[in-house]
Amino acid sequence: MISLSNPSPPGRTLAEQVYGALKSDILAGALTAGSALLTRDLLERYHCGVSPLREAVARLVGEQFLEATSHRGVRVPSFSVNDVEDVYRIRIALEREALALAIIHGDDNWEGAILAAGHRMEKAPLPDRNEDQGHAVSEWEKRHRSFHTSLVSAAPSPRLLRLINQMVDQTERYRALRLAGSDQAKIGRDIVAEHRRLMDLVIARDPACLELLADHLDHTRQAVVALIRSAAIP
Amino acid sequence: MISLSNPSPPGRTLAEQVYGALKSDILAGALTAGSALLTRDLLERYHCGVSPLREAVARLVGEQFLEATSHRGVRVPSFSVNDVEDVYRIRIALEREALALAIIHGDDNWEGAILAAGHRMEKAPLPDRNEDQGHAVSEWEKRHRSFHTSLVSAAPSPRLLRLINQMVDQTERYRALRLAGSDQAKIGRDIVAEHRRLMDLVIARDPACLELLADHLDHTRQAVVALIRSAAIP
DNA sequence: AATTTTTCCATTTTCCAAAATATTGACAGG
DNA sequence: CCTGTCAATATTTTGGAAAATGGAAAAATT
Repeated sequence: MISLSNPSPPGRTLAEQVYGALKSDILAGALTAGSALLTRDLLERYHCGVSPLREAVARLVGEQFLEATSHRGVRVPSFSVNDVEDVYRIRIALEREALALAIIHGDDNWEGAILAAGHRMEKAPLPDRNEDQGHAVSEWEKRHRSFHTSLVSAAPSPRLLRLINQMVDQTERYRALRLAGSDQAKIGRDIVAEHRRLMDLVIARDPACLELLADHLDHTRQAVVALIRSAAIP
Repeated sequence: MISLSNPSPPGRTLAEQVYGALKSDILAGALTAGSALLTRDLLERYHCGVSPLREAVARLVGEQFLEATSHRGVRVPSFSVNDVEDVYRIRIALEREALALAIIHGDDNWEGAILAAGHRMEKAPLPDRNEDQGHAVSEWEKRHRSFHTSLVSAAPSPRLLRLINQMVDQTERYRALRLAGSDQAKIGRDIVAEHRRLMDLVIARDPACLELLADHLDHTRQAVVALIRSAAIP
């Protein structure tokens, strides 16, 4: 067993497996934000030698999922309002660009994929109460993410799509927070209607969809920021 | 001696030094694009053991300056028109966002830095003929880059600025090509006037500067694309 | 002759122990 | 009582040797 929060991320070399497992753990919040990671704990946790671990860590540093200081190990970046705003700002700029490309280049398959993803999202509704519905919420999040991915998937820009994915992953780190306060987050927003309208505009290739997407993401940003503030994260 | 095209990049650990040296060599084109890198050549070249090399490579993979395939080593990504367009697209979206933030948050120091950078750029003019003026061109490029950096430097978004830097580095790889054809690139463009106008609009906090910057970068993109096409790069 | 299987070799990947560097706590001097 | 120095300890970093892997040549089978 390699990962503690993911069954078994496929990857040929050990270093890749550890990379995947460590990344999952960071995104899932299994490694508390702001904490320093001791090498020997990680060695124990991922059951490997120093080389694969070090390689995995170095790669995550390159992708900003970890912060490194010479001779002082690595830390999981801590949460902050500024950081959330930073990430969402980038995400909005990039997704808008990608969506603009997608509505130019998208074909029938793309439209089909969007409809399918939208449908799957509506079929896994966000539970009204967030009591012990952790699984349901997580399923919804997964489908929600794949809906957004489908929107921009037709953009012929691998780098752009990769960067967007990276930013989405960054926001993923705040998921625990989002889940804790999903009730408030929904206040004043009809999520389903919002997405359906977005979907319609996109498929109609209406340029207004760019603004709508930007607004949609900005609302999410505001919700997350509000949550951090209320959760009193340093 | 660690680096082959850079004197001695400061860095505490060996891995960091190798990282810097390898990155420099990639950006400077010392490692031909598209070529596979043999581990033992790199070991020889950077005069270090496998561990620091491996770590440096892993980090560069995370930043997309190298492509890795399991058990088949790493390659320097090859040049392509699509890639240039991809990178510039991202760069434009991000720099526009950053400049918008900068003209909101910029203070007097920021304005001063822009004026200084603009002045330095004008004092190191691009030579008319690109005969053996390699050094002069490279000095101009350095100052040109620092001018553009100064424009967005006031944006309070570390992630955004880092990403922009990364994209500029990516375009840096095509520098050899740009130099080879700098004559053509200048045709029909008054670079000095273009930059001065940009500078004036930015300092006046005129929102029109966003469009101008985007156009400016787009022209550069077109010039680079034309060069690649004429250089018949696969 | 074509196709599959086997063997060998170059290369990457991994482990491990030694070296380098930070951090902690104690202790002497101001 | 505070401050700075020095040793002891903990942690990270590095080099080299061993293991694993993929690809290509050689052998064997159809």
